[in-house]
Amino acid sequence: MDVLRTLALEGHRLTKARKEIVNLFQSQHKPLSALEVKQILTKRNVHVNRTTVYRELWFLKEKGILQEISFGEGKSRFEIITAHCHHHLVCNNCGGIEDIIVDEDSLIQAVQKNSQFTVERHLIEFFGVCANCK
Amino acid sequence: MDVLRTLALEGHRLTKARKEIVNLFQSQHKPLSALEVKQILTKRNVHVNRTTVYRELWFLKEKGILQEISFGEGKSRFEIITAHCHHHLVCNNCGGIEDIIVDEDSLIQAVQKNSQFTVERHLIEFFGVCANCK
DNA sequence: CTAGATGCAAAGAGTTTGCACGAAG
DNA sequence: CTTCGTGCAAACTCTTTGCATCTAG
Repeated sequence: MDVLRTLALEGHRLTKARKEIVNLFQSQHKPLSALEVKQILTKRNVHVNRTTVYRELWFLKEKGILQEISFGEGKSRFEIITAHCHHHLVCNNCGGIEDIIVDEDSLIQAVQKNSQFTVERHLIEFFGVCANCK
Repeated sequence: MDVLRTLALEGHRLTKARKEIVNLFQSQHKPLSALEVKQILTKRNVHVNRTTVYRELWFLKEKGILQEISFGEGKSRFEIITAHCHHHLVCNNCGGIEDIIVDEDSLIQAVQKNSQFTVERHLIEFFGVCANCK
């Protein structure tokens, strides 16, 4: 379904910032930080306030459209939620990011079995050198 | 071997801050943020500057005594490096942290096989509800 | 119109840097 | 003594909040 249409039907306004940010994440399946979002929009001559970007990312996360992830850089990244849960390979050299599907279910099952712990959320990311940079 | 003795033999000074911080991480096998380290020391009447804590954590990391980890909170945590690589179960309710050994080698092998990517570092952490809080 | 969204300024965490002073060896 | 480590102040990044203003519907 169309994300923007759905939001409109729920009574949310389709402002310039909202439309541009949703478009950005839909066209570029890559985890972006708040300030990266702002920079990309600025390059496209869309001038949106820092605060607005943060609020919009929070809004889209609440709506289940974006998810927040972390590469341990001291800042949050966001990406559009896709049907299948995936993780990332981050190249230490060029900064490129590849998606990867990981069989994490068996891993989580094992963790829960060994620990009496109910896992609700997890963080799995890999850092190294990509094929191009080798 | 004794960490402090080793550092001394390498020509590093055994200052109050250094001794207290090494002791703290040796007695408490738990990931701590820089400011948590400072708070604990203050409670013990050891007054160390914020900057000194950051510099000491960086130093101990460079020395291979501590490792930096992230729970995606927007800040770094540090813990003493133990013989076996482990990960954590962080309770969303009580904030408690349990160590867990994960069979990540097979996971990393699979990732590398599927991607032409050489994995150098990874981030694997779990969040949920611990046995006590259930 | 009017609630929802925005911009601006300020503030708050976490972290780093430069520089002069202090203390371990 | 001399070099390594410390404290302090300032600055920097990322993020949040309050409030007045604007605008999509």
